[in-house]
Amino acid sequence: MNANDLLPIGDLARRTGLSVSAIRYYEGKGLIEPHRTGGNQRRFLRSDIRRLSFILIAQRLGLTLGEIEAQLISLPHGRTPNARDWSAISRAIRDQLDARIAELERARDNLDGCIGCGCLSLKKCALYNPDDTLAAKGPGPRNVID
Amino acid sequence: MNANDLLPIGDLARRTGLSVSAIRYYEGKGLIEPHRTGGNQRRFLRSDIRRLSFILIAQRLGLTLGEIEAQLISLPHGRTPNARDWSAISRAIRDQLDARIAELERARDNLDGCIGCGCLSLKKCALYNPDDTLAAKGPGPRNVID
DNA sequence: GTGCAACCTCAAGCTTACTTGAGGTCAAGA
DNA sequence: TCTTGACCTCAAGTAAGCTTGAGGTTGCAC
Repeated sequence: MNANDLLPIGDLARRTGLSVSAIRYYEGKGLIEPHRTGGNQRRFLRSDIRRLSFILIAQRLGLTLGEIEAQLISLPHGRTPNARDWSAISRAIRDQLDARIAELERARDNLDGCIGCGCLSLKKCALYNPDDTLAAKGPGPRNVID
Repeated sequence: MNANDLLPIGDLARRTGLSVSAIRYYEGKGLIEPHRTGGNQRRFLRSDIRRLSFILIAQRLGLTLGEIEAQLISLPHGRTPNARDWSAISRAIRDQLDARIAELERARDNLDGCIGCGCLSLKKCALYNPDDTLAAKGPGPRNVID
C-alpha cells in the first residue's frame, strides 16, 4: 500500500498483456488516469490492472471504448474500487449482452422468411426494415441507416 | 427481359435505399459487377437489386463486406440467381448467426463468475482467456488478440 | 557518473466502410 | 442544338482503435 506499489507502464503492459501504446491510447481516451513522476513518466495503481482487465473483457463482449468509459464513470473516484463496485458494473453489462443476444435471435428467426424464401422484398422484409435497434450497431451505409 | 431492363446506378440507388457512392464502393470491392454503356456508364441487371438487398441484410446481421463477398461467390455466374440459390446462402448465414449467438451466451454465462466476483483474474478468467473465437470479431488491441 | 533500457511526445499510418468534393463527360428533353 | 441532371474518376476526409517511427529524456544499475 505504499508508494512502491506504483507501476510503470511497461509493468502494467506485461501484467495485462496489453501493449504500451494501447495503454497510452486509453489514457488519451480518458479510460485510465495514471499519476506522473517528476520526470513525467506514468505511474499506475495496482487497481488499474483490474481496470484494464475490465476494458479488455468488455471489448470482447462487443462494447466500444465509449460505452466502456460510460460504465467506468460509475466507479468511485475517491477510493479504490472493490468487488461490489465491479459487480454492479457487471450487472449493467449483462443487461446489454442480453439485449444484443435477443436482437440476434430475432434476426435469425426472421432470416428464413426473408432471404430464405427468395423474395427479399424491401418493403415487407422484417430484417431489412426492423423496428428494433439492430441497425445502430456496426457498419453499413450511413445514408440508409441514418 | 430485354435490354431496357438494365438500370442506371441512380435507379438502383432509389430501389435499394443505398447511396450511389456506396454502390460504386461495392463494385470496387467486387461485390457487384455492372455492365457499361458505350459512354462508360454503369448498367445493372434487375437481379442486382436482390443482390444489394442481400448485402444490406447480411450487414445488419453483423457480417463484414469480406464475409459477404465470400458468400456471394457461391451464387451461379452464368445465370440469374433464383430463390433456391438465395435459400442456400441463407442457411449458411443462419449457421454463422447461430454460432455468434452461442458465443455471446457463453460469454454472458461467464460474466458473473468473472467480473461479478470482482476477481478479474487474468490467468483463470474464462472471458479473458476464452478458447473460442470470440476475440476474432470486432476491434480490440492487436497485440493481445494476435 | 555513465550507459542503456525504458520512458516520453507527436505525427503519421493502418483497416473498414463509406462520404464528399473537384473537375469533367453523357444523354435525353425542349 | 443546347441545356441540365445524372453520370464518371480520383483523391482526400471520417470514425474507431490502435501501431509505428522519429527524435528526445529518465532513471536505475554498475
